[in-house]
Parts: sequence; C-alpha cells; structure tokens
Amino acid sequence: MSATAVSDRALAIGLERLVSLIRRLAPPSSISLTAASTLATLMADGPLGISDLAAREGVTQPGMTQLVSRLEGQGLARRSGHAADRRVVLVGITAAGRQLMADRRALRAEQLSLLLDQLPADDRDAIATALPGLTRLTELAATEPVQHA
Amino acid sequence: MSATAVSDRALAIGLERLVSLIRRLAPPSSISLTAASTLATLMADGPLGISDLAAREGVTQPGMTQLVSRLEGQGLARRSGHAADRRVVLVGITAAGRQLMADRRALRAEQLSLLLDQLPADDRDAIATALPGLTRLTELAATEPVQHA
DNA sequence: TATTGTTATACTCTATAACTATA
DNA sequence: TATAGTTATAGAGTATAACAATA
Repeated sequence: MSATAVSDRALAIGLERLVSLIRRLAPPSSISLTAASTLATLMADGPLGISDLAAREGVTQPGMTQLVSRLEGQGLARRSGHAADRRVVLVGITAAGRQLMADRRALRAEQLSLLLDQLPADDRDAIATALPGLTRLTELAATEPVQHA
Repeated sequence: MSATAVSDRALAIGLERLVSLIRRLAPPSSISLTAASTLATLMADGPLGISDLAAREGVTQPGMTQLVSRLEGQGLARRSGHAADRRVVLVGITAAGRQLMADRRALRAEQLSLLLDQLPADDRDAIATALPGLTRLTELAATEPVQHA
C-alpha cells in the first residue's frame, strides 16, 4: 500500500543515518560494534551455538569463530560443550562480559540523555513509544534471514 | 527524571540491537556501512569539506581522506577545490553515487516491507510516528560531538 | 601559529576456501 | 552425506603519527 511504501522508504533512509549515530556513541577504545551486539544477544538469549550466533548477527560462521575466540581471550565470553551433540560448541557470556555491557549501556544512556534533552518532548515521546516495536522488528530479522537478490 | 532514565536505557539497548539489523539489511557485496552513510550525507547536504564530513560520520580526518579516495575511485564521489579557501577540498556525490543510493534504498525498503508486514499494525504506526524524531536525533548528534569520558 | 588535508604504517576485523570431527 | 566448527590466507577498513600547504 502507498502509505506503507512511504514509511518503508523513510525507514530505510533513517536506518542509514543511524549508523553514524551508533558509531558516534560507541566508546572509541572498546570492543567492536559486532562484538557488543553479540554480547547483547548472549546476555539476552543465553548460551548459543556458533552457527546460530553467526546467523543472528549477520556474519559468516568462520567470522563468528574468530569473534568468539577474541571475546574468550578478553574474558568476556566462554565456550563449553553441548551435552547431546558433540559437534556443537555453546557460547555463553561471563560475569566480566555482563559488567562490560552494563557499563557500556550506562555510558550510552548518559550520552543519549544529553541528546534527548535537546529534542522536543513530542519527539522523545514518539521514540519511547516506538521502542517496543523496534525491538520486535530486530527480533523478526534475527529469526527470518533476509533475502539478498 | 526517572521516566526519562528508563527510556534512555531502553534506547541504548535498542540501538545495540539495530546494529545487527542494519548489517543484515546491507547487501553483502556492496560498499561499507560508513561509505553508505557518507554518501547519504553528501546527497542530503551537498558538497562538504573532508573535516566536516569526518566529524559528521564519526571517523578521523585521515580516515575520511581514505574513504573519499575509495569513493572517488569507484566513481561515486568527486573532489573539487574551494573557491575562497584553497586549503579546503569539497566532496560531492556523482550521478552514479545517487543511483547507487537509490537502488540500495529501494532494496532496503523492500526487505523492510517484508519484515514490517509481520509486525502488528500498532508497532508499525509507532515506528512511522517516531521517524521524524529519530531523524532530528541523528542530526543533533552530527552537530554536537558526543563526550567520551 | 592554526587549520585543512595527505601520506605512511600498523592493527583490527571480516570474508572465502579448505579442512576436521561428529551425526 | 550433511552439519558444526576451525584454520589459513587475503583484503577491506580505520586509527595514530608525521608531513605539506594554505590561512
């Protein structure tokens, strides 16, 4: 429908712009954006296999192997075996990983607070109202792989 | 205030998750996320200097020099001199660059359409309503550099 | 002196291809 | 034969430091 098509396009453009916002909010000398997103996934959805994680984050399986090795080396994640299927490696977040994410989120929340305070109240309210939907949107994307024609 | 603090935190978490959504929606064998965001900025705000662009995108000045060189090599951007201040290099987007962005946005809009169709109408409406505010938020971030304690 | 931009260098991150182990 | 994961290698991308040119 035309109304939907218009907001699809606007949303596509909006997502592009969010990239620079997200980069700007990332603490410079810290873990990568993908690493942070992966830790967030591990924090929310418990231990996961490498392939599963790779699919959710939109990286290749070897890429996830390397990322997990990096995180393990930093003490932020931990590998363990799967009881039933010995091919599977389960990856979980450590206490240090949780702490890092908590600190990072607190810092971001502060920075966002400063920006949000400069927005009209209408805009702030609209963003707050849209958050649950945005969360469900990202969950959908994690579940159903996107087609790349 | 407490209500604001809660949504700051939720927004901080939401932005984290958007990283994987954005990556997933990016066509695999195309330009980088930063390159796309930079072209979007050039498309919207006309020719800009290297330093200005670097600040807006949250990368270093040498990083932007290299990115612009890459874009120029691909025929997507073009350097030109500044009439008054000969230190300045103005960077503009080419017709090919505009075309690439248009194609990319159309593809994203399609993909988003498929995802949005699976969301409850309430969520879709809320996201559409929040878009202008999100756009203003990213503009604020581009204007006022964020403090990294 | 301050500002704009480039070059040189090194490191992080990610992908593709080839391989091992288990089902 | 199919699936889960790793290793090897190469390339893209970005940062820091040092430099050149203009204001």
